[in-house]
Amino acid sequence: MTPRSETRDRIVEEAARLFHERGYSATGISTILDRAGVNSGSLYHFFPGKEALLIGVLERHLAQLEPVILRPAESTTEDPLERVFALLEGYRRGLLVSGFARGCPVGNLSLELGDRVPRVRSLIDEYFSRWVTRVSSWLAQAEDRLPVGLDRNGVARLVLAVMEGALMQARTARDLAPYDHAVAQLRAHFRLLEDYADREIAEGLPAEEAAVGRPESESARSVAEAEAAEPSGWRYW
Amino acid sequence: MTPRSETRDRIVEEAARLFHERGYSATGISTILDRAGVNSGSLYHFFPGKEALLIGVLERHLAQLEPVILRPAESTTEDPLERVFALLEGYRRGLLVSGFARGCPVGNLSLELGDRVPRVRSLIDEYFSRWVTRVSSWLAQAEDRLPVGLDRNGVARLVLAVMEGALMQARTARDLAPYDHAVAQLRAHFRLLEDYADREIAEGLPAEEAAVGRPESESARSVAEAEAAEPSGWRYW
Amino acid sequence: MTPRSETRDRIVEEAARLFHERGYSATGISTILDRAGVNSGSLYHFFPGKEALLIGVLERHLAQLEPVILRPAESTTEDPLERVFALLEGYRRGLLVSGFARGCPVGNLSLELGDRVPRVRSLIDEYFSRWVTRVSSWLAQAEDRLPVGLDRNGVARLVLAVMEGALMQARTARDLAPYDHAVAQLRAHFRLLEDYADREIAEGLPAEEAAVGRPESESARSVAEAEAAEPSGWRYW
Amino acid sequence: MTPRSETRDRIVEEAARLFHERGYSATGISTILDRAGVNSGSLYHFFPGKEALLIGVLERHLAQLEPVILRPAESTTEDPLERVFALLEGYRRGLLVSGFARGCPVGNLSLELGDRVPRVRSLIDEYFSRWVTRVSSWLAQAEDRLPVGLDRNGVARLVLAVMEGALMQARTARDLAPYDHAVAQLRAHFRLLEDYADREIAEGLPAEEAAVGRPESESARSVAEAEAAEPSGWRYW
DNA sequence: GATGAATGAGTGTTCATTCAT
DNA sequence: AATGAATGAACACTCATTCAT
Repeated sequence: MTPRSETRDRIVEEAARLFHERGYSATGISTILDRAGVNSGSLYHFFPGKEALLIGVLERHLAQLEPVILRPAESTTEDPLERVFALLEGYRRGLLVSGFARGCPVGNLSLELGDRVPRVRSLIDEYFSRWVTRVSSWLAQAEDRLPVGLDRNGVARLVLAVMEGALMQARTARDLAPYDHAVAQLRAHFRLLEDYADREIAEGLPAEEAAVGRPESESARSVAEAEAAEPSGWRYW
Repeated sequence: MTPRSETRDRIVEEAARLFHERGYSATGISTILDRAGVNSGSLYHFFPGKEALLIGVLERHLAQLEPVILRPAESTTEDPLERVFALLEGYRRGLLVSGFARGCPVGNLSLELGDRVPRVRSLIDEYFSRWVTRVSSWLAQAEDRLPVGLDRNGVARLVLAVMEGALMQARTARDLAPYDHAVAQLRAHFRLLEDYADREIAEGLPAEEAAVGRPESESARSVAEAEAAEPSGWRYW
Repeated sequence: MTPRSETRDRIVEEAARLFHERGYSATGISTILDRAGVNSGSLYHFFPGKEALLIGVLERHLAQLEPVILRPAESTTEDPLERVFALLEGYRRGLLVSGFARGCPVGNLSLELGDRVPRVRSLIDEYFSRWVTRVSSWLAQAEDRLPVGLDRNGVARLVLAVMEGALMQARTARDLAPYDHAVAQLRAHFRLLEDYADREIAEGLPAEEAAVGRPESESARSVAEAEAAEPSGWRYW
Repeated sequence: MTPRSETRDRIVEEAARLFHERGYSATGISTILDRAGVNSGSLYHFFPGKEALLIGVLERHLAQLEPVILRPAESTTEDPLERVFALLEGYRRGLLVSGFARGCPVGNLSLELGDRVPRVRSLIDEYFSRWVTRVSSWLAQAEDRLPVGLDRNGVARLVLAVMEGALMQARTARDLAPYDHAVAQLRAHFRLLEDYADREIAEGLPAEEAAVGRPESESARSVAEAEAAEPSGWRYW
């Protein structure tokens, strides 16, 4: 279905690197071509245009999510909660070895391209979804160490948010400290959740409060009506 | 120092909007000119080039941080911890009213421009620093409700990370749910911190563990040597 | 309304010459630019694109039709019918002096571009209409020498057709003979019409047959139904 | 001499269609390839280049002139003069069924390519010559109904000119009326010629005037000297 | 005879910028 | 301060063509 060739792979690989480091708009086709050692017509043999190349790049990121990002984190430790932090450590190292040039490639493209190209948006969305789903599955594996009824998907969304938002700060600061501090706070949160779960059992904390950290009401927060809504404050649990 | 004029302001304002929605590279000078109803010579009268205009835009964002972002959140409530969530609610509304087109203008530029232009990097860095400092000051106002020795700056970095990372997800998903879930988890974290502080007093929790959520050792994590370091795992507190 | 400048005029003039001699598609923007001694950006200051330049060229042809094509033919002679042949002589000379490179600029573009670009089509259509209208007005001036009820517009359409079709043949043959022969036959037709008119008066030729050379029935020849129609043959008058 | 194959035929056929509808320059090789369901290597197996393909297309038109254009007109009627109008009716129908997209394929190419490629020019010239020769032969068959000494070749050139020039007008107008009017005038001319022939016999019209509709003097009109010549006026017959 | 990847000059167009008025 | 014409390098992309398999 998707045509394969060594040339095509080289193009996608260089495009991925450049889109990551410089952004999509700031990367010229000719630069990609130079780096890949390919000449202009060849790119258009494989891709109808730059946008299609971007889609090829995102498909590559999607294909590499499992083997390059998730599995290595998983194989670092048996402890499912530690896998979360192994994952975050991986991004930290990426920042470090690239001299703060690379963060999360998909995160960067996400903000640059927003929701302008539907296929691009949906690929990024799927990337994030798979990432979150996997983190969520680790949380499920540690189910008995976490509060009953914990919004595991919400926690996974939080982890992704912290990773993306903390990488952004570290890159701008050219200093890992903001990343490390934010991740340390996330770890504190995990520890507090574990403590809470301990006391749930030991002290019989109320069951009905167990839906830890869910938004107040999803339906009440629909896009349509929320525009008029006042910031109503958020219940704790 | 900075020359003022109505024309200059119009240029900066339109550039800010366009850089936010489309990104810096993807925004052409001519588009800015059209929108501002100004012609090219005028722009170059005020700014030596596009990069200087970007700097003007970032200076504007910096100038507006206090009156447009922080003060409104602050005036929403007297409760300092609620101010954090009022701030996050502000960004949520921005996403909503723009149909997911706008998130945090500085966050977007941060990822796109990375650390390529020093002056740009330092302005973004200052923007984040001021944001974090203010949130940190709110935490200080709630000092007695939070754990002794809490890394308030780290918590503020976490809040900023969650905001940026959760906006990214919501924009990509074209759905506020990821944002709401991540923010709800952040609120859970705050509530757990408050609980911990309560029990610190009531139960005499150990003082030396009070440096809640700090990275193991900052100096040990310097850019230079960390490159070789193994992910050593993170202590909780 | 239409911006004017010497540069713009030079561009249009060179484009007109090149479109005429080589055709629209075969003429590269860069060739026009070279000839006009202008550089690429300048063209786009005046025209949004190549197609708009073509429209500018056609507007120029339209503006020149009267002073360059029609008036000179008219001032050659007082005899209205001779003006028709003076007009045809003008095209003949154009072919000759250009070594068969140029025929009718608008005719060439007409066939090349067909009806693909509406604005182009309508400008060409107007060009032909004005040409035909003027020739028709000369026929009206010679009203008493021509048959009563002559389809003057039809005769003018015939003259235009002969001019265009005969130029085509002469250009291909690199020989004026086909043009001269076709024009001589057209002159024969005119002489026969004058003879007929003479005899109409002298011999009282029937009035009701006077609608000389009209298509059988216009309504019967509408696009919709004609598709199915058999070649039914044409009545004479 | 010319290699034959089904693939080659498909290429030529699609190229013919596309050159006719879009023109030679505006038709890309890749479009032809797509339509013919063939890939680039195959085309270059049969033709050394695009120009050779054009020549193949013109050879095809030449080969089809007899069976597709002339013979059908001929078989419509026994009356030789009616055959002329049957021929013109054929082009009319082509315009109609294609929604004004197609006129005379060779006429279009003639104007676009002019006299730039010698082999192309000579093929088009031959196409026109054969067309004219055949029409001229029909006129010869009706010799006794036409004036003595009629320039039959000139009349045939006129017929071709009217066809090409009237198609051009109809296509531009997206209306058959200009074509119908011009053809009706041509029919009027034929009827007048027949009338003249009648009277030649009955009334003994002067023999020396019989060279109906010839250019004044062919030698005097040679390309070389004509450039300087004044429009000297044209004798009638 | 067919395939489709590769070539690189050329296309029309946009870019940020300059400058005379 | 403002105008808008001019500049020319760079952009994404298409072209006709070649060639190894």
